[in-house]
Amino acid sequence: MPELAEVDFFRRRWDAGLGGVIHRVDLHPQARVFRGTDARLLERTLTGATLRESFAHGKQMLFAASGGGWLGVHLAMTGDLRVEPEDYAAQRHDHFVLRQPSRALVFTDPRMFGRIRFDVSADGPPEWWRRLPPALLSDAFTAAHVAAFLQRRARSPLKAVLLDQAGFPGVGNWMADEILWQLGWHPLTRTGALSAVQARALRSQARQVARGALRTIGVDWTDPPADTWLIRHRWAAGQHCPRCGTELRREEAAGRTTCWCPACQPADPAFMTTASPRPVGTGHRREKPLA
DNA sequence: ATCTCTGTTCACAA
DNA sequence: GTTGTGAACAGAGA
Repeated sequence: MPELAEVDFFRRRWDAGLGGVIHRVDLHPQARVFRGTDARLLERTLTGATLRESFAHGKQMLFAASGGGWLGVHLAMTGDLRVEPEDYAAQRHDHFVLRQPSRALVFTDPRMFGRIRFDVSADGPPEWWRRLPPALLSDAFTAAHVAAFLQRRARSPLKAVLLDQAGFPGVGNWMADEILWQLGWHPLTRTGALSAVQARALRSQARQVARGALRTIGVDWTDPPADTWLIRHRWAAGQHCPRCGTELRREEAAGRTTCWCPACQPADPAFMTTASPRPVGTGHRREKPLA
């Protein structure tokens, strides 16, 4: 479900539990969402601890607890954080519940693509958190940093590069489409074709989309303005560009469903990658295995 | 029954 | 080393 702004919205939900003691932790250590994590240590350490602080960085979240516990949460595609009453009974896809005297903090993820991490450290956030690349709205997300990343991915299409969490942490499928639509650039433009000026424009537009999303979705889940943003129009086939009225295209690019306006984002053959978009929803059927 | 999906990671090919 | 592809993960909803 979530990208940068949605992640921040979910983080704020759990902020209801900051300053509160955790008197019980409900989890199944074998659940896939705990892969690579010592769930027993998590359970032991957080029971009786107080939730102190929360952080979001791109699609990653980190919750700090008393006693040196650092709880990492990644929601992937279908993860969700909720707050429920203290007597809430966990449902089928609730994999992790932090019980406090007056509420239950619930992690839900039907497909279990998401992941819970846990570290104990008195010296600040765990290594994996400190190694995260510069956040879009941080001072470290400089033009030079972006230029270097774009150079490294010069042969890839812009869509793929925007989805790369090592360069644009927090940007997901809809944000990538939004950034490209607002710039008027085709998703399959070769990244190496950008001029220095265009590279700065890309950085600036990515930051603007992040800021706008955080102001709306990140605060109360409302959509950004539908007449100047693509997001409201990109989900289904047959929608029209809010800028020019042309029917939007929806095809697979860089392995993901991609929506763009063929009029506002024309393909310039001189600057395209060789990859060609594939139609979505027209029955690409897998070969049936030989019985 | 069939296909889609706001994500990531791996193996493999070029 | 980089890039593209497809599969895998696993379920709900159209």
